[in-house]
Amino acid sequence: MPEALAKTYDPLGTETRWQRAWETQGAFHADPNAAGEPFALVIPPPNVTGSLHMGHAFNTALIDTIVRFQRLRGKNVLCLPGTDHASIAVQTILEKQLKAEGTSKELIGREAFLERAWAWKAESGGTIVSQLRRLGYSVDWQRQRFTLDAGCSAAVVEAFIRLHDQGLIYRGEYLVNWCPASGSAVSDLEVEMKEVDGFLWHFRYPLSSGSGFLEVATTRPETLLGDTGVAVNPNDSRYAALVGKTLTLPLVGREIPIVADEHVDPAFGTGCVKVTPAHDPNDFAIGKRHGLPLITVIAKDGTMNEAAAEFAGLDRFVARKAVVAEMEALGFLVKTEPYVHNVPYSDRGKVPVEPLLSTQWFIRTEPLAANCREAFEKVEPRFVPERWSKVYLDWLTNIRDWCISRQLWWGHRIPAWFVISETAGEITSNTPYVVASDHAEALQKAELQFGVGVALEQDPDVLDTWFSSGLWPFSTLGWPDSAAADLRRWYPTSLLVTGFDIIFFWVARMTMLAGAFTGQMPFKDVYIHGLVRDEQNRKMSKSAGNGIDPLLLIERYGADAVRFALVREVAGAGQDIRLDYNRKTDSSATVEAARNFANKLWNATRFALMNLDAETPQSLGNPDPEMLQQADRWILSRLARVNKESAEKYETYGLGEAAKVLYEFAWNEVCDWSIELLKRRLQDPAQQRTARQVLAKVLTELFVMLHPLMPHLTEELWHGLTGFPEQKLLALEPWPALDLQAIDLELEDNFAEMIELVRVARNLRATGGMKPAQKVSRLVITSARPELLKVLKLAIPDLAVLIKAELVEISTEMPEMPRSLMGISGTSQVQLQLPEQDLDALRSRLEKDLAKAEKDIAGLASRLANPNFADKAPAEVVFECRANLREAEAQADLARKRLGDLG
RNA sequence: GCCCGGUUAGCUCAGCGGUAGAGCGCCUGCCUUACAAGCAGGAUGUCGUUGGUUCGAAACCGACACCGGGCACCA
Repeated sequence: MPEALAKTYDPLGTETRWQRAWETQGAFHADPNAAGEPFALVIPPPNVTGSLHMGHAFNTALIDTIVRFQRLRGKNVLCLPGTDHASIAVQTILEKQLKAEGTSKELIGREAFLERAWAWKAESGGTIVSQLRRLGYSVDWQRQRFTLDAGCSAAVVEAFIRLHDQGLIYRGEYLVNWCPASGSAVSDLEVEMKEVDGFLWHFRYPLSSGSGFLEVATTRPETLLGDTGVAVNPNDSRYAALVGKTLTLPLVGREIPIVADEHVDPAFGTGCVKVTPAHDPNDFAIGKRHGLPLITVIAKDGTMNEAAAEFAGLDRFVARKAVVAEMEALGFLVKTEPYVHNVPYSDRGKVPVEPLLSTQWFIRTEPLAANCREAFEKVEPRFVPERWSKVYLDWLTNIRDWCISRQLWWGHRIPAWFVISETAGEITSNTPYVVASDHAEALQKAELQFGVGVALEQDPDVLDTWFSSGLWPFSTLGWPDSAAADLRRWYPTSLLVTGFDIIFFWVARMTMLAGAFTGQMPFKDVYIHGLVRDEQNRKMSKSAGNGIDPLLLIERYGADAVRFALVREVAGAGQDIRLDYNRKTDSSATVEAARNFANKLWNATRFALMNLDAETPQSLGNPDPEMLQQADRWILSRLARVNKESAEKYETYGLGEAAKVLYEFAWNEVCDWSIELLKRRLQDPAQQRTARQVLAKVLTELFVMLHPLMPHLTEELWHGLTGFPEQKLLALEPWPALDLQAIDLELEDNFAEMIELVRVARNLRATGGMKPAQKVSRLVITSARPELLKVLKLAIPDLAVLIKAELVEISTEMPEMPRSLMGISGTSQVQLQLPEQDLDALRSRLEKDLAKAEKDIAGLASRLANPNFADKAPAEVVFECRANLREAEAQADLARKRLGDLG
């Protein structure tokens, strides 16, 4: 903390200074041999191409808050960072670059391409990591991992081999989601259905017998060329006689059978469906049931292939128009109707996916999902909020096999070698292969099986990035080496924190693979959070152009303010959060409020330093219980309760509530009341020491409790107060001991009432038109409650200051002060003598009180008038209601009497 | 079609059975020696609609409406 204290907190220098201190000291480097209960969390690895967006900032803020809390609680914490290699995204960027240079990956070759990829990763791959540092992430940077690093890659190979040996990975020719833009298969999850305005074309297919036509409808006329049948519902009497007959496919001339299949809805359209098994998943199923041939007419680049005859070479969408035109010309087009339907799009490529027959590698997911479902019965992992567990379970229950091969170069190359000597040097869907960890081992295996002299070629494809991400919680801890120290100490991990949007992509894949390889669920808890939305409730994303750059906000308000704002917004369970942002002024009211809070704490500390006179919390020590004043006992009671409450909230992922509890305590109790009440005593030599001790204790402990939310600021202020060297870190301090003895709920109640009375008195001053500096000549508070009277009497000197009164009296009897202002709070009355009399103010005040009292009386009386209420409501509720009614009546009487006195 | 959320003050959201809360914004007055990024005071709501349960509903149950999301998908 600088010597000359600025009036406002400047976060920028402070934050980077502490980030450097934490890192150079290796403060968050985890030691498997250290003491403490283990607490481990692996961060969701951001995409290596990425740069920080609000989603990352949000996820980071939540994780770091929890992790720092657990560290303060004495856990042996491992928080492990890293990035993933993002096959498709990176490859897309690189291919774009190559294209701009007039070349291509094929021209430069695989080796050169990968060199470029690594060079590119080295250059831009660190961006997001440095941005995460700027948030103050307390991760173990020494353990930073990358999905393509040696350890993770070895884990991938091992995982593939084991799954394959267990028969859980297979290779085969199936209809897959083909993305023509990236030239690769993608998984079901990478396909997004989009509503599209299209057409439904009705065509006539002539019966081979020449005795008429069947009418079919399609949204994809170009697939007509690959039709191998037409299906009708078996119970559809209209077509029953035709089943088994054949049609002559227009444009192609192929004879195709009419088959009966349950899938067909007789009520939709004409009840006849053209079947293109090689280009539609439903048709594929129908074709399989009826033994229809598969004819592929679209190539991998999205153009029509040679089987499309005259249409060969045309793009599939150009061919669509050409087919329609041709059909129309030949008189086969019945009609064209506008039609809104869902089209599968590739998430990455942003183009319609082409269902394509292709030989790929798959994971047989059902046995893996079964493990997860079994664990689910035992609430492993536990989802917070619980409702997401249903989403997770539903997916695992209706799971489909996972296509894991990608026709890309950047990624984990599939550890399978084809014995090409067995298939004339070609790789076909029937080429035998061996799975091995390297070429030498593959050769050994192959020679054993096929004899010496075999020719091998490794599968050119790579694995889905999520395959390696799925191993993340254990591959990063040393798996498959089961003796690895990190794995033994920290696996299974304690917690996963991620967004609901990747429950299937990532969470479920991790649980499936962990179940298979470690026999355990990879984490005990899964804390699912929402997405960050903009002020119009749109999901923030780069492509939508509505993202807010967290770094801009950090520069403007500080990382702590951004973190605090994000966490504070998250009180609702797993709900999306909305972050306001004014694009014109580049400002956010939410973050600004958090920045103001930081400044408030800064100034409270400034005040303390001005009054501690070079003393520190350590030199002052704990206050002598005998010396404590009631205001001290009050704030220490509050401190103890906030200690308990905030810890409970942090512990149960109620982070937004923890933030609110601490915010309100710090601002509304410590700053507004405790510090105000300490001011007088800090000047009084007899009470100074105790006052200093209380102030130092409250602030020091508050900073520890707030540290998970605002790590830099609290580190700075804590050092400012304690004077500890930079080598001693708040981040590694223990959470303050909970002093249950300090809790005094009765005092808290009475104190709260006293505060309320001060408010009433101040309100009277204001309604009486008093100037801020003017003093009240006489203030009388009357109450019938002895405990409250005791508290008030002890507080007379404070009340005089807080209300600016010359004379304060506390009494059980109401004195005659007919021309005074009177206010009521609970069972107490406040009377205040103004220096000058303002009868109008007096009257309007009394009228207001009377109206309020009468309203209360009406409500309470009607409740009590209901005989069922007294019978059925709990006794204490009825009792309270009666007491309130009596009070309200007394108040009304009093107000009426006073009004009468005024005339 | 199936499944989840949400609907409370101008805005963002707490509250989840005992007579409506916070922050921001707004109004009034204050540069009161920690803080104008502040202090003091104030105004503001048929708690989406509609039935029901209950002595009592913003809260529990049922319908409906609207907003958001996920899954599946019929050519």
